[in-house]
Amino acid sequence: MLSERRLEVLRAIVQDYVGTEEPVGSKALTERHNLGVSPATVRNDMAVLEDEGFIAQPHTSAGRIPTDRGYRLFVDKLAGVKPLSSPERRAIQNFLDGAVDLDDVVGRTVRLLAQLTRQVAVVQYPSLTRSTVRHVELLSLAPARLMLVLITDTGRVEQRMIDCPAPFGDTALADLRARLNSRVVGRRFADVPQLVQDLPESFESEDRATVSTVLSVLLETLVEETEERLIIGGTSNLTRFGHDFPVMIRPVLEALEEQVVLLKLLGEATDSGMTVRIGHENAHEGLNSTSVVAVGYGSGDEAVAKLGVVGPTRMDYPGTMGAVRAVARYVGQILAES
Amino acid sequence: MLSERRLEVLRAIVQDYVGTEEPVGSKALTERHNLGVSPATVRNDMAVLEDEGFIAQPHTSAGRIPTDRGYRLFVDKLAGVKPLSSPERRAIQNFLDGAVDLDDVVGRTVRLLAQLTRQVAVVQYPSLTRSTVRHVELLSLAPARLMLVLITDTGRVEQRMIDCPAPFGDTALADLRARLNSRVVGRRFADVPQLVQDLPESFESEDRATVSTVLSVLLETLVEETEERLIIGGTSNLTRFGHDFPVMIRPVLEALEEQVVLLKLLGEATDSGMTVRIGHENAHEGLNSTSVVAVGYGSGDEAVAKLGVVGPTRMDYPGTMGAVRAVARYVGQILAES
DNA sequence: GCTGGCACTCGAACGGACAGAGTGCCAGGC
DNA sequence: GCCTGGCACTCTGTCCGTTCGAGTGCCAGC
Repeated sequence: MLSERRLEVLRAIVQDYVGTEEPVGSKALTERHNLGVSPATVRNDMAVLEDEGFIAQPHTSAGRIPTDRGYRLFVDKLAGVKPLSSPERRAIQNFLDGAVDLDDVVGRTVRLLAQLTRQVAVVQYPSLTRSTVRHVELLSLAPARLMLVLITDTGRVEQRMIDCPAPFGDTALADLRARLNSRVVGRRFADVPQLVQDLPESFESEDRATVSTVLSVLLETLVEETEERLIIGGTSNLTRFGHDFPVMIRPVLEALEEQVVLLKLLGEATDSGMTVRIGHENAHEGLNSTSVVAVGYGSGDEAVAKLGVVGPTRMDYPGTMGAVRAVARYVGQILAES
Repeated sequence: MLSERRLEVLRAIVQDYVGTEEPVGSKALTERHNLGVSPATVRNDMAVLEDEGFIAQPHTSAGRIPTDRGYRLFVDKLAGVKPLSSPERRAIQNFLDGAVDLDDVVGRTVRLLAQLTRQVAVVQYPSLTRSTVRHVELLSLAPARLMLVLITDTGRVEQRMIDCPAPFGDTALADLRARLNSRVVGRRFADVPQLVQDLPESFESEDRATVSTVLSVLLETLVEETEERLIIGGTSNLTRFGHDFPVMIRPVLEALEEQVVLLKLLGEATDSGMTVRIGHENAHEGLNSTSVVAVGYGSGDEAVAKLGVVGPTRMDYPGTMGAVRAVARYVGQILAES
């Protein structure tokens, strides 16, 4: 185990490097931090830290920079989560309170997060599978053409066109609409399939095929939309990446364009609490030089989706974590209210 | 007026520069193009073209690069629109045909366009103001709480919550729904306000306030959503910007994040035909080193929205214009079918 | 176990020399 | 009048050697 002072040295290195973006040397360290020892001692400590893999030298006779492992230790043991200042909190609340619908909430959230952390923000739409049904609507657009509209408790709306195998009378339509709603409203999406299973049986034989079609489209919508949707923002913050940004930026932009990659990224985050993935801990290669800070949010006590930021491994972890946590909390409140 | 050969020289310069991304000199030009004259002659022509402002030298004794004005002349007079190859056309059709709903169409379009042009693609959602109403639905969520769902002919769905001033009976609701639909279905959004103006009068006095509320929310939705929505894709193609990309990329990313800027950008494009804005022709400063190729698309003969790409002024104009036009055409077809 | 001292290493910055690409201009030819 | 070959000139990019400074590792001494 590393001694107390060595950990202190590591913390100082991380802090300085995050601030200056330059390898930090022993002399500079003792000048800026009150370590109470001389540069030579710090050098010895650094040698140990390097042996253990927490810091590295870009080349001989340069200062040290933290490795992914170093950041990991820093995040786990040395750094707390920095709470936001109260003006910041107020600003968040004001900004989010102005939202008019779900799209707006998500849109504002992503902008807010990007601005607050000065990094790339990723916000996942509230998941359907964990949501409950607020309403199912069936509209007749043409004799054999229906539209299915699905409204969730988080305010999300999904719609699908349905081509019916046979014309479907208005009475039957009203009937189906009523029965469908009485069965599924207030229920979780995951429970819907078994709740509607026997519905076709109670209809006239001529309508059964149509009812089945409608149900299958409904179930399909649930499944398809489990491929969650998300939005990102603040990509211009990628230019803050540092001097080597031209080479790092391309794979990151590419990764950010693939929703699949991002969803996986957020998906990897544990359900409760905040997850920080540092550098190579990210499965996707393009993101090997980035860190991801993600957390779940939800209207109640349970998370319905996740949000987070992507930035250089050299980031202000306490501040970023604080911002992410605070934003998630407020978004949860907003969702609970609406 | 410039002689035929000088125009030919300009065309050659543009083509070479777009290909190599390096200033092109007189010798290289005569070697790669069959101009039928010697480098010395080309040099004289270049001097004239430079006087006229069509090309410029980054510094003495370097080759020439086209100016914005040079590209303008090239686009207007020297270049056609390059049609896509038939495999490309088939690929577009196949890719777009797989779309399941409007979101999917727009999403696929933006990816397709980005991939095809290897530039940043921008696609605007079909505008509400020019669309027609397919259906208006009113749902009762609670005694004094309604949900308004608006479905357009392009498949777009908007929903709003409505808090009623007084409880609203099911009969009145059905009545309002029926009357509303009989008046506005098939009509353009712009015409809706006057079509529903006198609706409250025909209701019982106790319901009038609620009806008015519903109508005002409906009209509000139309107005609010005139702030169009759009999505972008292919930002990783910005890395293709060239050697000076680190300095150019930030303002571009910033501009791309501001929907307002982008909407204005597309809005500036003329309604019919393709619009090309080159470098400083773009009002927004951050986009002074980019060109924008935009075109309207729609389900019928009239454009309901626009799409386009943003790339370096040094782009393959004929190819880009061809791709943009082709994609717009196919998207129009898809929308017309659905 | 800490400290000061010392030799060593390596990258960044600077400057001069050089090659190459490209130009402008001029005199001559069709 | 226009095109052409030739020539001198002017840049830039690059290579190379030097210097400077920051930072290290190690060692002997406290």
